[in-house]
Amino acid sequence: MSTNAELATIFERMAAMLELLGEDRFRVNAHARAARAIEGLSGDVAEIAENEKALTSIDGIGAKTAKKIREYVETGRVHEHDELLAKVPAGLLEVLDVPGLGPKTVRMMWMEKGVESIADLKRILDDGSILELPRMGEKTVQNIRESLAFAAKSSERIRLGDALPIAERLVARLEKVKGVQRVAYAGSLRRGRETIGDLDILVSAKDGAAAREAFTGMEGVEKVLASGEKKSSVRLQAGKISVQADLRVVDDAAFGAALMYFTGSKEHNVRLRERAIRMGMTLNEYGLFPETEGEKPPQEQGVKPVASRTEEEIYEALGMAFVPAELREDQGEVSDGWETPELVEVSDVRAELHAHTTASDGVMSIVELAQCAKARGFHTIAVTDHSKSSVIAGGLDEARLRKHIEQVREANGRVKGITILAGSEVDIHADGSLDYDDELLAELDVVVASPHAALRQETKEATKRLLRAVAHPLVHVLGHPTGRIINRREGLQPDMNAIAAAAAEHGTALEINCNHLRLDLRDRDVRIALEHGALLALNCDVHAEEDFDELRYGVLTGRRGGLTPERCINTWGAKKLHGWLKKKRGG
DNA sequence: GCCGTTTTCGGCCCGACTGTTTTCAGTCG
Ligand SMILES: Nc1nc2c(ncn2[C@H]2C[C@H](O)[C@@H](COP(=O)(O)OP(=O)(O)OP(=O)(O)O)O2)c(=O)[nH]1
Ligand SMILES: [Mg+2]
Ligand SMILES: [Mg+2]
Ligand SMILES: [Zn+2]
Repeated sequence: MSTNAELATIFERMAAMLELLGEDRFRVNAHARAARAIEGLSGDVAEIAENEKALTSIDGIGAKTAKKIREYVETGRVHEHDELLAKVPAGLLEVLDVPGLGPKTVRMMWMEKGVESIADLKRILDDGSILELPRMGEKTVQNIRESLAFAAKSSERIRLGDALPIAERLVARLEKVKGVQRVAYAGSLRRGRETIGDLDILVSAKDGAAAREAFTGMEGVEKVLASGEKKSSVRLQAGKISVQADLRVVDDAAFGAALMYFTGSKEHNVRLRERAIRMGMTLNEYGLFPETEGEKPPQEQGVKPVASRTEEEIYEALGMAFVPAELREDQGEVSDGWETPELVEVSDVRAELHAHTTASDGVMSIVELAQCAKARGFHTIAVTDHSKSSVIAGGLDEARLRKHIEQVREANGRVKGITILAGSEVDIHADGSLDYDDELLAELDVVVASPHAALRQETKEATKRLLRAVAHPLVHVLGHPTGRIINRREGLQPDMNAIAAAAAEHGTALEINCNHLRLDLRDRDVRIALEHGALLALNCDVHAEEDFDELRYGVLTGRRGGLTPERCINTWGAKKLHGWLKKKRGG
């Protein structure tokens, strides 16, 4: 784990433990915010900590937190964290993770019943002594039982690529309900996070009850977790995937405000609401309102909102530039002077530079592949089958590759309206050397170099390995740089700042592999790459026709990292792209 | 613990649903 991740975890845990000790909730929040701030840094916190002012200039990090960070960098410990660990039983944090159990209840169980772990919780459930606690009745006990049983089964976040199609089906379903006006998915899904915790769906309707009934009665609903006039939650089974879905129902006039609220992130919302307060207004999911007297919230006082119909109006009324959903992560976008970047879009992409054919592990011929790419309006498709050491994937030895190159040239002559490039996805060996010699690589129009094996290397080794590939004069693109598989394999954890700097120096593009299992580079690494001035490649790693549709996941990832079309080689026109490729061929 | 379009002290986002309560605390979004 990186120092950043370690420190973020420490502050996160400190927040939880302070909460269990009954500490002031604003102090608790401050620790949680510090954790987020550290987590969001693109640079190494240990390096930043060398500069006295640099740490405290980060929003959410003050003098006290900075001191703790420096203590950790110097000694490997945060003594206040150690002190908390001595006070709060480790197992209690797991009890806090049980849905429905919050800090107040868990603290009560701990103090009154000596609960220090999930096992202890089960004990007081079984012997009935849990009922002796205040505000604890039969229903609550039953809910805790069910939460425990369900949490044991699964609590993993769902991959974006698995969640988005399910959400789209839900949206289509709800759009058909009578009285429903507009439907949109929101939450982390709309922000394009690589994994999502639940499906958040917003509906505007003349008849809210109909929307609610349709939602809770939908096919696949296993359990209705809550259902009121304005929001409902269910647990859904969709194929093998079990996921929570939240529905929010609002008046159509408040759709923009509600979409803004429900898209989040939570931290972005809080920053916006604080900004509204400073400007003498109130922001909630019903709109941006002028300051009002009275106890009741403005929407219940019949106060006319300053803005509520669209997100654009609300950002404008807050004196801000519009923030694309992917950037609503409280990473500085709510500050004065922030400007909307022109982020890359799916329709900008006009070339695929990473695709396999039946020569290795693809299912299409060269011509079929080219026709698919052409149908998508691409001007260029690169055929990049696997290299010889990728045995399971049917990698090509030198002789087969030479023949394959000839076949690509021949197909390129035959298929009009698209350029078919001869390439390879050449394996990067554990030591950073490539799977073909330079003479052969020089014959290829495009070389994507990717790691496939030895993905558990230490950071130092992994960095050295990838740096060697990036600096190779014949390599155009570093493919799926870490080799991670979301929720399954961590992959390499190289020093991304070093890789990005080298990529910029050598004019090598870093791939965002769009496959939803990979999304590699990930969002944060895209940002690091751009900060160093590197180019990015949005590649679908096509094996079959439907893989072209993975593009949107990569685009979302790129957008989260701030990717603009200029920095993404797949958006360039044919001439510019081909010229760039030839620069590494002495042209 | 952090921070400043009115503040270097005194605020800190705001609302829906549930279960247990007899008026609202707790949890979650
Ligand atoms: N203002 C405000 N909005 C919140 C709060 N919690 C959640 N929201 C909003 C923003 C979230 O993006 C949105 C959906 O909540 P979720 O818990 O589903 O979070 P989100 O989808 O961002 O992440 P997830 O992947 O589901 O864990 O609701 C909160 O405490 N305050
Ligand atoms: Mg969500
Ligand atoms: Mg949710
Ligand atoms: Zn590939």
